[in-house]
Amino acid sequence: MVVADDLFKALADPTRRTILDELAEKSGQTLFEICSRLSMKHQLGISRQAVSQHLAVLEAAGLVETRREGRYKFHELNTAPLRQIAERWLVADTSGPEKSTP
Amino acid sequence: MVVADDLFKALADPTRRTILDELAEKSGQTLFEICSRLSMKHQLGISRQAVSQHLAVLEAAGLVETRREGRYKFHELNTAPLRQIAERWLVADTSGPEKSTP
DNA sequence: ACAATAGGCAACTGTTCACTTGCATATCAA
DNA sequence: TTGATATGCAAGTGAACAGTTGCCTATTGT
Repeated sequence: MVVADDLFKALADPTRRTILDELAEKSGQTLFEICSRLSMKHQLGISRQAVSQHLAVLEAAGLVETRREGRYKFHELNTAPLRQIAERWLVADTSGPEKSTP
Repeated sequence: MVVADDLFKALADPTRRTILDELAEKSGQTLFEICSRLSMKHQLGISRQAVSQHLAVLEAAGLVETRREGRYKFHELNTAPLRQIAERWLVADTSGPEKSTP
């Protein structure tokens, strides 16, 4: 399991979450394709290097997996790490706030 | 819906996640009770003010709700905002466990 | 009233983070 | 090979963030 810290830190940035949205919509995009979509669809004026760094963070968190083909590197979304978020707090939720006095 | 940015930023800090764990285990704790548990159970040498600021961030994200009684302020966990995380990216994914919540 | 308890506000500090800039590497087409 | 494409690495900058420190307000018990 990828460390929880990497996962939550990766999700903390809005640009990275938009990248995840893009990869959810179309899997297997290259770095340049993601750059294009961010600037076209989302009006994000951001450099290629910045996107590359974001993808590295997402990959370290296990949210993005890559495969290399020649000079192209394709990126795919992996939602598996997201499940531990729900499992951490939603399971123990008995939904009844109990009253306590110190 | 609480802005997604507040939610993910709130979850980005390990101390705040530990506070959520504590509130999941025992609901309705006061600031001082949370401080005690963080230092006792988790060996977190952290000031009361720091915990107070963390709680404010968690409350802004909708993850913690508070009620005041005299000089006490009780904190309760609210896991509802966490569901939008799953709903954002896990919707098209069929490989995981079914969600049983209505 | 007085002191102790529970919490709040604001300024300051050191660190982390996102982004840029510049250069380098690797693959492919002519 | 030459040039164009696609990506990688690393140092530097400005802003955001976590935590501390100091002081203040409100409530409660004696």
